[in-house]
Amino acid sequence: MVTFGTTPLRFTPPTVSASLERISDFLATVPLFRELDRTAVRGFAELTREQKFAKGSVIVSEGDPGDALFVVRAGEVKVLLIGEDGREVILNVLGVGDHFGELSLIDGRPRSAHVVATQASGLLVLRRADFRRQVEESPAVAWGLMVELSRRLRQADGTIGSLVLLDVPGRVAKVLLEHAAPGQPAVLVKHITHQTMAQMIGASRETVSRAMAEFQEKGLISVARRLVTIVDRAALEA
Amino acid sequence: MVTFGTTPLRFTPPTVSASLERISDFLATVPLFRELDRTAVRGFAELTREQKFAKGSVIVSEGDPGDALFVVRAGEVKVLLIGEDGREVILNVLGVGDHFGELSLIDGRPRSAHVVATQASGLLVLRRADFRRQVEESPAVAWGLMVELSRRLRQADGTIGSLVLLDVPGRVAKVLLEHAAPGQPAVLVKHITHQTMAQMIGASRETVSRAMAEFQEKGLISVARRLVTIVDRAALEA
DNA sequence: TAGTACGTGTGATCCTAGTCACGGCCAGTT
DNA sequence: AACTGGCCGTGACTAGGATCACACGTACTA
Repeated sequence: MVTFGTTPLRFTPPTVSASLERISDFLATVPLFRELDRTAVRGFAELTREQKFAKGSVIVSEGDPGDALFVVRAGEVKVLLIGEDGREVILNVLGVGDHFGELSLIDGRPRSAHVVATQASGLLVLRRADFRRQVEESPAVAWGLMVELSRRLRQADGTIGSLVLLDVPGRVAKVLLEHAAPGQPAVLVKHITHQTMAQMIGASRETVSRAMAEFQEKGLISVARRLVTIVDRAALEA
Repeated sequence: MVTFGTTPLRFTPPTVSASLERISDFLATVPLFRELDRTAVRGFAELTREQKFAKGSVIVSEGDPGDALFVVRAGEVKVLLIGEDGREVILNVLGVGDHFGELSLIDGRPRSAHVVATQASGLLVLRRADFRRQVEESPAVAWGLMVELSRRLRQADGTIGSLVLLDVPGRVAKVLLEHAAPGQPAVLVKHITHQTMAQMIGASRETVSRAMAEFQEKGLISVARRLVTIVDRAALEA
């Protein structure tokens, strides 16, 4: 520990305050809280505690009563449903800055899906009572939350449309385009396994493999060392 | 017109005020506004104008800029997407008391789907500026809106799950159960054509027909004069 | 550098559900 | 009562994609 100058230091538990500062800084980057001023963000940061999850661990389970909102601070999680037969549908993959769990918090109903850590992750946890009070006190957060719910609803409706209207190659193309960096040729922002893609679009791993192979043959994409590059964006869209 | 007693009547434009009263009464029954007190509801009612749509007419089109919220006061509308090839997916069927169009109003993005009147309908229209102001002034409406968006998001995720995890008979069963009155035997609250069902679950009209025939053979449902009755709820769920 | 686990490529086969093609059945209309 | 248009039932055929089976590649880990 280091002390500066000659001013006597007031007592401030160093680790907590430092961590609070870090958390505030982090929360300020999350879209939900972006509109808030410094002190309001700090208000949320104070209500928060961090929790670690190992890769593969279950964070919430469908049907559980839920009274917490989670913000991903590090790592990655997947939101998924599991069918009678054990097959999984991945509704969403969330990374740093994303949040989940607000539905149960808003309507008080049980959790609508499972959430599992796909990597070792650190999550900020915010409990119900605190959350609702804070939301009602800051219309900016309320509006931000509505914007976020709207975004997800649009996305979900789009997914429904794809599932019904597109064949598997079409859905694969859509996922690729959604994960591509802007520009052309564009690289995928991160690697997605065929298995994961399959679970996102409701197809089998093999069929996804074949679709990808077909795209390569046609020169629409190229794959080098697991890294996918979009070569012909327009053709993929068709 | 009738006058009561001897008290001189203050001037109140009769038709407008009467209609405003009717609209307030109606809005008070809509979940979104249910939490509000009388005068707040009236505030919303004043911002409203009613618009009639003939059966089959298009109310909003996907991609349009949208700056209005609609509340169904009479009739019925369907929310749908249309694929490249003209095939339709029905995302939702809305009746009296339901509302739509809030997404564009919240996030300012284009309309996410088409909305078409399936019956002659009367809709209350609320324009953006008015709406946002009113929402920010009444946290109850903001919260109600979030609850409604949550409900839809759960529903949409459930639909995605069904599309991926269930076969066509399974999805047909799910729609039947969702539209059944409580109790057993239970009658469907309204008739849905096979064609409509097919578009709701992403299947062909013929396959829906066959699934329904199969359910009848197995004694799970019975159909008399187009009226469907759920005979064996438990079996239908499996 | 071998070992091991996970991801991928590809063929063969089967089956669910889409498509096409009709014929029959209500229900409202004139 | 005949007409007409919207629903519904069903057979025959086809195809997209699931499943099964297995070999190969790639990438950590010891």
